[in-house]
Amino acid sequence: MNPIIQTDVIELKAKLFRGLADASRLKVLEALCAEPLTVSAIVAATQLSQSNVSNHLSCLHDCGLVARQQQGRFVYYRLSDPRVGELINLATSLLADVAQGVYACTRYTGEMNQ
Amino acid sequence: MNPIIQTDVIELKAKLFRGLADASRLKVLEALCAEPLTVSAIVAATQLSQSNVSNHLSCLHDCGLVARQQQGRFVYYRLSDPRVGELINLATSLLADVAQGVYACTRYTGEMNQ
DNA sequence: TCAACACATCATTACATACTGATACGATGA
DNA sequence: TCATCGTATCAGTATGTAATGATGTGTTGA
Repeated sequence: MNPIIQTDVIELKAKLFRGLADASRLKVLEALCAEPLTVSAIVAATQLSQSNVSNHLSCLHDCGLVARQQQGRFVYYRLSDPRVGELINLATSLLADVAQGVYACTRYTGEMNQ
Repeated sequence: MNPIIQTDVIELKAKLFRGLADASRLKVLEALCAEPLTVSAIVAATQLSQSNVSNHLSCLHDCGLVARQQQGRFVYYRLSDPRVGELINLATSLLADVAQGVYACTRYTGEMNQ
């Protein structure tokens, strides 16, 4: 009755957040918040390269954050669960209050400190 | 009235999620969900090294996800906003349904594929 | 069957960042 | 003041992973 010990649950949760922790993937997900889109439509919406979008979509799909449905030569992607959008909205809300802090968080972006 | 263009908002959101996208930081944050803790208490709760915890706390603090309060030689940390906990809870809920997918997401962890 | 299209995958490069061990800093009590 | 404790910072290393350009795969229409 305990197939996953606490540490593994945390690893999974971290992996889930990592799916959201990239600007390109967020662009893809936010584009999908409105409606299902084909890969080329996502490319157009995000201004990212086709292979880049495909890579991110593969990751998001493997992570279960998006679902895919083939139609002819097109593949439609959509959010797999409304909670994906909710996570993004909650982050947007939180960001409004902590934006200054996030701006200042340069510890791991290496744009200062030495 | 538009100091941040859309791309920058997305970058900030990604950075916020990146604060949650690490198992060690999640351990720290989950420990803080219950109550404010000192650094050494967090070290005990998470089993991480002291310098490692300190580094993560600095990042979390810079990102505005935790708040700090010095008391004598101790520094108490706490979640800066209840929505931080909500994000984690929402992820936990989502994870329950997409766990299989997250398990399979090995694209960027390099444990298979060739 | 062939050409064009939509999408996926691969190898490579470049960079971000998690962790460690050593050390520095600041507060406290003797 | 000095030793100790709690915490922060640093340099170094190792690894993860985002982006690109080239190529592969599968579908459609002529």
